[in-house]
Amino acid sequence: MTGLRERQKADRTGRILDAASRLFRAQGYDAVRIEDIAAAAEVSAGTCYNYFSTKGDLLLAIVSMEVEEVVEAGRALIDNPPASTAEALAGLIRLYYDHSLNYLSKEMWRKAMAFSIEAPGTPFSQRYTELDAMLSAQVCDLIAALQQRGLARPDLDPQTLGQIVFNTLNQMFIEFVKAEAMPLTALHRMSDAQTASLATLMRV
Amino acid sequence: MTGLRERQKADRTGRILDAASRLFRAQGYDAVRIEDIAAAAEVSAGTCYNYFSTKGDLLLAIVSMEVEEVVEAGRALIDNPPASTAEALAGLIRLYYDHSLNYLSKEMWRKAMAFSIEAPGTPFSQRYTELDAMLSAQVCDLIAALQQRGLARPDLDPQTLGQIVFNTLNQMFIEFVKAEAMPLTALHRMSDAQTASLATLMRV
DNA sequence: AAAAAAGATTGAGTTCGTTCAATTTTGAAG
DNA sequence: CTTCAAAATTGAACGAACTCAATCTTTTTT
Repeated sequence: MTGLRERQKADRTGRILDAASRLFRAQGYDAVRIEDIAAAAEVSAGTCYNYFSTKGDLLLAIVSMEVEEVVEAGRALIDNPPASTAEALAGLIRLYYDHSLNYLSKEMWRKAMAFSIEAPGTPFSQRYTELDAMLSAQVCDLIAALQQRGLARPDLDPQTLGQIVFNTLNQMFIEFVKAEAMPLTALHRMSDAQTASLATLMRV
Repeated sequence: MTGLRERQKADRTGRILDAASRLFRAQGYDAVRIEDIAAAAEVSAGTCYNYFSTKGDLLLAIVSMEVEEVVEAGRALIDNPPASTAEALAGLIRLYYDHSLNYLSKEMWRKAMAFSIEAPGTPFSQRYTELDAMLSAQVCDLIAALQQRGLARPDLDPQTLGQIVFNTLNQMFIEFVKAEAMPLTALHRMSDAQTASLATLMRV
């Protein structure tokens, strides 16, 4: 049976995350003060720090929830992958990219990525790094599956190749969020070109 | 003929950069206040902001000088590359990695990379991005040179492949600076493994 | 050479993330 | 039900990055 303390804790965590998520997206990460979040969540500023070690870590908690969703969606796609190598890879990558701006702004992504490099030891920074590793692993899994179906050169190490693909898509995503004016379609174009090259490389 | 004002400007810029560089490395980026840098450079805090838009941009100015050196060194190596594909690539990558901690600490790299993602529009953030592109171009050039000597599959686009190699080495470098305890030798090991795989992929 | 304009420096002031000692709330024991 | 300890909340205080109006220095003009 859950005690009052536990329930309140979960409730407050939720309120803080909700408030921060909404405010960050509406006003921008920098424009939102911890006090604003606290006020919207009906707690004090100090309490926010009881739940999240820094403002950056709070952001990463929000971003991590988003990435968790993407990992789930990716799992579904990998369980029955498209017929061709190029389609399968492109499909997975599109899935990642198209989710990215559902709940998060480019600014939020920039700040989140920056924070995860700058402060790799905080709880949600570690979580975020873990999730990144999961995405990378998914790409590896997909390539391994394609190999088993004879759709990719069997002499390539799926692990290595998967990491290469993931690094590439990750790097393009960074370029995308760094360029505020760049539309999602441009990211698709860049990605399709690179993916085509990589698919050629993988061809039996 | 250079006027007094110009000379003073150059002198102050140099003093600020020197002081910041020394202090960041000795005490850590976060531990150093702008006032400390100002005092060591014999100017006021306000003057620092006349020369560098933010503390992060000042750091990126310092890091950019380091990367400029690496670009120079890389140029020299590319002008007469080693005999084999694997040696050539590994040599260039080692050059990049081994320079990295000469004047900069891991913390400085983390902060610099973070800042360049977070604030891509500042003067030195743009400069840093440019320099990164130069490094990437060097890798592309090296691969193109190897191809011309018949040391790599001629059907591969050197541009694409170079970017892939650069992304990979960049990603490994990020992992390296994120892990404070990881020694340079471990980075070499990681890198050698990946490079070997990539060299296999490129083999004629 | 004096005066005016342009450019640079300064440091006190503002803002916001973060900390912490005091207080309040919750859960357990008697 | 009362008492006590543990846990959580609070908001005032602190520190550091950054701003800006006043001042000073260099250059240009007359």
